[in-house]
Amino acid sequence: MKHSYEYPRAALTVDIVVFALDEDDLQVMLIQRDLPPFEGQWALPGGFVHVGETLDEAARRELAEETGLVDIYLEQLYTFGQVDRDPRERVVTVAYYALVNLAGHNVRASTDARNAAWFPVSDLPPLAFDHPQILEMAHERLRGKVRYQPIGFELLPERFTLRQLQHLYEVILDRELDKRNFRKKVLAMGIVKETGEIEKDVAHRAAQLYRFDKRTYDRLTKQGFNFEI
Amino acid sequence: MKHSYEYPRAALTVDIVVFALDEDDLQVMLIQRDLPPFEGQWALPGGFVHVGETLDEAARRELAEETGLVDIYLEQLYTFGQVDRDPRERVVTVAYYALVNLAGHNVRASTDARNAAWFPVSDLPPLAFDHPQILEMAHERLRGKVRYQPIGFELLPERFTLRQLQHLYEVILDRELDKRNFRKKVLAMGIVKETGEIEKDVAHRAAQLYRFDKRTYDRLTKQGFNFEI
DNA sequence: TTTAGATAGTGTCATTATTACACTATCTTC
DNA sequence: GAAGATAGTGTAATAATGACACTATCTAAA
Repeated sequence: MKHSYEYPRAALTVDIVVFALDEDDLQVMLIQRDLPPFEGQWALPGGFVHVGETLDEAARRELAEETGLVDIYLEQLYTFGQVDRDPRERVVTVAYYALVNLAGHNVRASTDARNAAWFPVSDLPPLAFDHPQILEMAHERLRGKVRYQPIGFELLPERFTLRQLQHLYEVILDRELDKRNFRKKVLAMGIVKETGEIEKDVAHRAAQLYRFDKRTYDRLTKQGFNFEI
Repeated sequence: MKHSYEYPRAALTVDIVVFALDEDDLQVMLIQRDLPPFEGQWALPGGFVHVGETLDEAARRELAEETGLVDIYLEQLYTFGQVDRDPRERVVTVAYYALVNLAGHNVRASTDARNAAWFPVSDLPPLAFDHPQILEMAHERLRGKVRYQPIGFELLPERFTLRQLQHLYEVILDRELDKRNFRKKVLAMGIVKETGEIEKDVAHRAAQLYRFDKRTYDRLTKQGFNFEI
């Protein structure tokens, strides 16, 4: 108890909504709390912001500590400041969302005696604090943003089939897309390139593998091109 | 010096970018600082978040205290947490932006010995702290959002001409729009209604006055309608 | 009172984008 | 070699966008 201030101060935390995609669902990573309040309940990964680090740094540090995830897509979402959102004291949290491809990262299932697990967004357990609200806003932001920014690729491996890409949009936007129109549109944009490789170990005709070409995307964007699915 | 904590804590503030529209320009309200640091320089209105109020409440309170503006459109923008953004100590600020119609509100020119004034966004004075960055992000957000949400109406009086509405979009989007296509599009949406009244005291043929019909907008939105200019 | 100046208000056509829709090809497994 | 699964492809109707110019009405100044 050594740090004193003239006026009371809120504690400042970060919380991160980590999205990933499996065969069927959009998934979110949750952590089982090992301390009160809400002991034993599931919650978003997160923790206190240190006084010497930026908010982004705090989010990345907590993510690494609690889930082992590093170098992933991370973006600030919204800051939640309801007065009673934490029963102990005033805590303001800066929420982030992150996108990760399941194949490319080793996610620690458990760290610091905490239990981490993926849940489909359509079937979540009860969550601590105002985390349902945070998660809902993150989901909405993802749905909105994925159509206008090429962030969906963050949820796929570096090389992916057009079927995987279409599936991603179908899951996130929650509607079916026409295969021919989708392929026409994506290829016409010119920002995914064939790698020359094909799928392996599938029980059907193997598809071409594509990659997102960020250089071309950046060049076109400078010329006024607007990504849209 | 009575409030003590185990770990050092950042101070938490709100800052607000208030936009308004005059004949020619998008304007921003700034306040001349009367205390160090940056004494005498212009800055965004804002101040410390009290421990018993939400972030939105803090933003509205500061806005009322410093500019006299009440009951205006206000939305959270982003939270800025660079470690050295305030030379005194660690200060994290939750930035908001607000939209106001100049005709409908009395803006105090001066309060608390502070000097408040409007500046065109295209010709700003040097600003304190990281306020240039905050203002830039607010401007970008406004440009992006105005096309997909009917927030532009917040910058106009309740009754407005289609010319005023078009002018608003031309100023914010910084490009000319075709008069006939603009009117066609806006009227086809069905969310602005004729009031039956016409402009007064103009040195030319008087235009119809319209109003934004929020009820119709809400109804259409529920049915899947998407506003877009 | 006439005229100049300013803005209101209106429709069409060409171009582009979107949508709906079905079959053959290729590979694996049984 | 047949069944099952997904890859990969084109066209035509419909809808949305964008370019474009004139007459009408009002005020103010000559």
